[in-house]
Amino acid sequence: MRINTIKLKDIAKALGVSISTVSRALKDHPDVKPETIKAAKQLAELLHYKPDTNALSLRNRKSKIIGYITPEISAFFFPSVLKGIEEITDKKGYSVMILQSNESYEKEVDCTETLLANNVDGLIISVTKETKIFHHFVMAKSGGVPIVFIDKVPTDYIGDKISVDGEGGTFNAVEYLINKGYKRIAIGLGNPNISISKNRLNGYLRALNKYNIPVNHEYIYHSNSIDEAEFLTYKLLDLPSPPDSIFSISDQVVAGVMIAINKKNLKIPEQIAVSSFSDEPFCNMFNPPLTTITPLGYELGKECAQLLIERIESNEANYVPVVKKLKTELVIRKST
Amino acid sequence: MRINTIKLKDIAKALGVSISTVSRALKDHPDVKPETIKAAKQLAELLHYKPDTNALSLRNRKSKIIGYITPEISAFFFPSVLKGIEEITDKKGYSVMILQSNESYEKEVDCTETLLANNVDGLIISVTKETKIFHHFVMAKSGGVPIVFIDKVPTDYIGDKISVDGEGGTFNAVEYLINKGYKRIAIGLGNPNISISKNRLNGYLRALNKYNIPVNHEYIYHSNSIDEAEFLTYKLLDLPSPPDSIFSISDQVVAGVMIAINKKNLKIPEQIAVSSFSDEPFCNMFNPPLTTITPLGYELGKECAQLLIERIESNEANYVPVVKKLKTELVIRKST
DNA sequence: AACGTTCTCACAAACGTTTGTGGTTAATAA
DNA sequence: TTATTAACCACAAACGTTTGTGAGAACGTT
Repeated sequence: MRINTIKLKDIAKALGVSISTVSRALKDHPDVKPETIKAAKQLAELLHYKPDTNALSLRNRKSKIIGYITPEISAFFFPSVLKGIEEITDKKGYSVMILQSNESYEKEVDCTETLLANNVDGLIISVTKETKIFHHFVMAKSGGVPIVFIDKVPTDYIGDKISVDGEGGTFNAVEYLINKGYKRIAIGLGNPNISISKNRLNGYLRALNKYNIPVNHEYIYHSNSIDEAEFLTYKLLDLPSPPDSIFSISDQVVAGVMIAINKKNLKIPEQIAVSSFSDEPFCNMFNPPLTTITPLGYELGKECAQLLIERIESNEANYVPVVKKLKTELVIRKST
Repeated sequence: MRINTIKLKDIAKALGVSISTVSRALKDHPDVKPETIKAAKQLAELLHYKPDTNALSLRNRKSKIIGYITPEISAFFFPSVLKGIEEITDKKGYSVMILQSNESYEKEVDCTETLLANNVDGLIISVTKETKIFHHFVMAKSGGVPIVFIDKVPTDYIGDKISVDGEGGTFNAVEYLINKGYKRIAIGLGNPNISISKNRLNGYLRALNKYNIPVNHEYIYHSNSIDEAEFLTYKLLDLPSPPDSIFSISDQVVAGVMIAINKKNLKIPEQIAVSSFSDEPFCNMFNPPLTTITPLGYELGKECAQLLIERIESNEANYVPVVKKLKTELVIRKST
């Protein structure tokens, strides 16, 4: 196994010097004769020498690996976030290890421990809906492994958090619908306990409140899967006074909403308006294209990775946490 | 850094035995007294001991990490493939490291070297469009690191390859369109040089041939991005004799096609039929839902991971390569 | 009483690095 | 000539494991 990867020893033998000299040569150490340096570098280049990262990791106590724990590898938000992360980590010479918590607290703890055992230098985490105890985060942090929370950030834990300003974004979108003349605005949310849902609900309520529109609790619904969202949308549309517009906040939810509306053969936006807190490019693909809030997954991923690497590379343990909410923009398309 | 993770040494000290004894105790080695075994295990459990994977990796020459190189982290096929991979690797105790080659040959070589330096136990690779030289694969393989190619598999390199039966799938879909009465069937392909495009083109041609429908080369087009597909679709629709149906084979392409059709306000399937080699769940979300070929990303990911782990764990270097094309199924929806 | 077993454990080497320390050679200074 | 210094390098330890080897105790066997 791994027979013929080339090692410092090989270069040393070829050059007739010791391993340590080669090691120093490759780092331009002044103790090494210029010719030796040149020879070592040439040979290393020629043989495609790359230091064994495990050995480095053992020795230096840093792995150049970043762990990323996500509740789910989904087709929606996740890829753009990952792409953003990868872009930065690649540039800075880090690799990413992705683990899925499947929305389970236990699994999240387990993933954290696995990544710590892998000596990751830092963690990017989207927490599960269940996460209420933060012992695993404390462990990581006190072990010198910084964490940046992304998107689904824990409310009751102090730390670096980068998420999307769901409250403001929702407010803007709902306000826009109101100004367009829509009055019966439904909102489809995810799990009611997580901060994302709460924030967006607040934005929704604030907008209604500003324009003195009474809140109809039948218009507020929660779902965690495409199927559930589809089912609830049917119920919504069958109401005696159905909504004239639906604002659905998660990609999962909007998928279900669209399926239901399509099956019912309703015209958008004449019979019902749809808008979403959703991801490019698929919002563009609908007929008509959906009005959405700018997708921020990519930005989010980039910012997180950037911040995390800063945390890793400045060895300060007691930093002031960054809590940032990326501002969204409303992209108006034909669906409203 | 990584100050307080717990090590064999800590357990050994607490128990007043040597490190090696603890190591053996945790593996139920017969040389260790049952009480010592029990005590060691209890303490390990209590302290959440997990062996340092870097040390393990150094010592055992296996890392329990699988490298996955993809040309692009896209919102389409990629997430389902990854999900399939993760499901298997998680079950078998492996972690996944994902690197993006950005469709660049050089980057692919670089990714391969990086992963090898990380001592990955195996590789899952979707090759770039540029990949014509396979030295990096030979290196990996001769270093004892098995590779399973997925989806975009290299034609001229012998090895394990798992992909989708694009030829058969396309044939079935085109045949279905023909039987539905469509005569002017356009096909949107990706890069003409890669095997995926070639296979699917063959399926298309075979179907036309079977029903004696002449081939119109204006109906065959290639694109590599959503934007390009959109642009080419406009051109297609503006033809003197535009197609009455479009079969677009990649998710990227269908996205562009849909955008163009929507902007032109064409009715599906009355004015034009659309079908796709595409991924759940977004095909369901369109109005009307798209007829597609079953999405196989998830299956593909699972099969690959499974095969790769078999390769890793049976230490045979000279195995007979598996070349497998997953059969597709046509899912008929309202778009055709 | 001497010896062989068996049980239980400790020691040491190795995986591939980095880096502190110390040694050899040659050149320079006294 | 001898001492000092610089230049160049090798040795060894350490990171956390696993595992071959061998050692000491306890026991039974002759």
